[in-house]
Amino acid sequence: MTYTVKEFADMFHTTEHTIRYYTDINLLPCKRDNGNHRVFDETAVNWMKGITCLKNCGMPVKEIKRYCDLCQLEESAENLLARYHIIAAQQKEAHKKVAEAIATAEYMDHKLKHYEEILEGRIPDDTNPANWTA
Amino acid sequence: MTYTVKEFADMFHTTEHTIRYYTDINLLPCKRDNGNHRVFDETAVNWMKGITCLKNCGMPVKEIKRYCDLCQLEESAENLLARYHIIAAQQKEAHKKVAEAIATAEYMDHKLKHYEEILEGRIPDDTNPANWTA
DNA sequence: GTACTGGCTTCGTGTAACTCGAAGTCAATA
DNA sequence: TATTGACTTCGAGTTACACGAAGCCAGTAC
Repeated sequence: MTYTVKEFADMFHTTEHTIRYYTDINLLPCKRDNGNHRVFDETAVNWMKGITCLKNCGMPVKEIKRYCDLCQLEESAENLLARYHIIAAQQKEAHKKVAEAIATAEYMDHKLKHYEEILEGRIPDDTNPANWTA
Repeated sequence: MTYTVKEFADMFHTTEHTIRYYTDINLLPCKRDNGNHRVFDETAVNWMKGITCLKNCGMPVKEIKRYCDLCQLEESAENLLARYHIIAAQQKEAHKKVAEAIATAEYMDHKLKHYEEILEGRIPDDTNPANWTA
């Protein structure tokens, strides 16, 4: 199974521009067909899954690239440890993001309820955020 | 209680640069002391809490500003509804982010465990992401 | 008094990660 | 043959800061 730029972009809820950008900086591997069009296979899908997760951890693209480059170098103890430390750090970040996301969602739930109460006329409109409940 | 730029930035785990930027674009209210230094009070803290949450929802700064501007306009039914729709949309986004964050954290947990097994010598090092378990 | 330090100020440029649009190629259909 | 549509490259634009230079000003050190 192979995919075009558009199919691949849709699969990861991103844009063709971004996918081209990733292939241009050699972050994402892609072959070309006889018409010079980018072709993505399952290997590219797996790379992209990893890249997406690292990006969600808040890792800059340059560092993701550094990690991917390490993955493609010859294996060695130092290399393995370096990759392990990167992943361990990002795993921590991932959990921080979960906590942050939950806190944000709770705030938004609260705020939405507040608006619904105003709309139901149960409390007056209060635009002053100094009175927003944290 | 009032805060300096640095204290305020620390409180929200951001930088002085960012706080100055926000005040410069009139997103965040601040007074000045007699030395022309920015001074932040509890009102600013509450604004910043809201701004931070909306940012975490993925809302661009320009739209956050538009929302904040609405909050400071004279009250009206349309204004209220406009604000309600913005918050409702962002609340949805917030919950999407939670799901995404959890999925990312699970992937990272899995990946970290994989590395630990390699380090324990139970499975061989496998740098090829085509073999990464999704 | 003056020198120095620390923390702020403005202003202008730099950076990351896209984002967009123009202009061209190429295969397939009308 | 022409046009359509999906791709291509390339260069400029955008967002949201990040950084550094240069200046101001209050407080202490001598």
